[in-house]
Amino acid sequence: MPFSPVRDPETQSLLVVEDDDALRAVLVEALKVVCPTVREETSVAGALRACAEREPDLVLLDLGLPDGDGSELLVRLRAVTTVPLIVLSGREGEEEKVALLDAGADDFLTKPCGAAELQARVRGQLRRSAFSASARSASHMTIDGIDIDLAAQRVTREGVPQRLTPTEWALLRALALHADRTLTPKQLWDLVWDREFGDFAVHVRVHITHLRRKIEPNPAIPRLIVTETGVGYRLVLP
Amino acid sequence: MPFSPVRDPETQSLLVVEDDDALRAVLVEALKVVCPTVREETSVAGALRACAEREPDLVLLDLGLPDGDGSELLVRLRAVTTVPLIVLSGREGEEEKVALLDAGADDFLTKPCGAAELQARVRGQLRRSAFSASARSASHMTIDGIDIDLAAQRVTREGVPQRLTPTEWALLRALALHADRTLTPKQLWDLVWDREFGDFAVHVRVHITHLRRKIEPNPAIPRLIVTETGVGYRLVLP
DNA sequence: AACGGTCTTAACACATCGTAACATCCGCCC
DNA sequence: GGGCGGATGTTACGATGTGTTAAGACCGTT
Repeated sequence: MPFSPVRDPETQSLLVVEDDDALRAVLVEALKVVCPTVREETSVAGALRACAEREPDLVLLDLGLPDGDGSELLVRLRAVTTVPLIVLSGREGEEEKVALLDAGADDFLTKPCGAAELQARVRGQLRRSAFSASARSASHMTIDGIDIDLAAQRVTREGVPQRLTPTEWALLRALALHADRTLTPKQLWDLVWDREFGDFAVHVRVHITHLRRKIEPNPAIPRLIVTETGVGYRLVLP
Repeated sequence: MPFSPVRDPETQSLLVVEDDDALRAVLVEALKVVCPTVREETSVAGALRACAEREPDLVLLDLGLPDGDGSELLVRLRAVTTVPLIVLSGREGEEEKVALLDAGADDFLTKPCGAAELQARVRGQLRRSAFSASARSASHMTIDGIDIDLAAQRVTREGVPQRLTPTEWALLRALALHADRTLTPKQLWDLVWDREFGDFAVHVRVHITHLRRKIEPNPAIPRLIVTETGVGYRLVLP
């Protein structure tokens, strides 16, 4: 079954996609500490097959595989699943980072990476994913005085109900369902608006302002919706 | 036979129409959680044949099939059956969405779709379809203090009988028989009025107002007949 | 013919959104 | 240090969609 949001660590499984045997062995060893069952694939085709067979709870993906561009796998994976996805790659600039985020990556690791950092990142993603899942089902979260009920479409600041327009609501929902993850303006545009073209940078900025005015304790100093300069926006987790 | 309202989950069957093998496998796996028997087709022709053979309880249809336009299948299916129909497609604009609704789609999913959302939508449609079926036979439903008796043409709000004009009644009936489904002004116009031409947008708006004034506990904050901005109106299910 | 009820249509009120314009902040280069 | 340019924040206005009200048209009944 491809989906079961909050799993017992015992039944969780991770998927490592890496063609270099030695490196893959190291990664798998490190990850077994976080989650006992780690599956391995060495190609784009294999990775897709493995995901179709049984969806893992997290994918660690090396860019630069033999049988295809890694970023292509990224896009194809994102077509069928919303599983947390950590990209492992060589050097990355800011623009590369944004491009990967836009393509659907959840986090990055640059080689060489210590086992401790790898484990921390994986745990972070699993925690985040569990939060999103519980947010979907419980449909209720409280962050810093702001109470968000996704199902009832209700938001209260310090107990005071706030009226959100449909667009504002969609924006908040997108941020909340990916809490603690930085979403680029392009991603927010795709999640909130249906249109293909338009100046998404402007739209997102304007509506972020509106949203902040309604839900931030002090809109001038955003604490809930922070901006990651050069990348995008993020809803902080307590 | 085009109608089989409420089936035991054991005897229900779903139909997936999708040509991409990998994606279809994922969809089928996800749907087996909701309903054990899932049939698969990869073409327009196959889908029509499968429906003629034995009508499924729900169809999940991908637009963009090899042997024909997906929206054409939509129209041809709707010519022979009222089965709940979920459309799977890429990103769609609001006007595309309205067009698909007008053509007979019941719901949408945009790729990528998480399995959880897919399952929720499918369950929602099955629930809805069961509700409509029972409403037809029992001809009696109670939603949020409003009691609607379709056969007797009687409506009471908080126990107080309400007088509805013929048009208002036809409008309420149309909404109730498609409870929880968003109907576009065009669809409501077709269901309620016989005329071919006219400014249906205005007519529907005015009569929705009248109807709300009579059956909503607080007409200013509609809870029964909600408007889906840019799309249409929907009678909510508790 | 008068009346009451219903529907149509127009007109206005209001919310939301897109867009442009301007303001502010910050790092970079001279 | 000062100026420059890009990125981000803010505000305001017009267009569009939706909600509401009221006046006249239409129709059947008495």
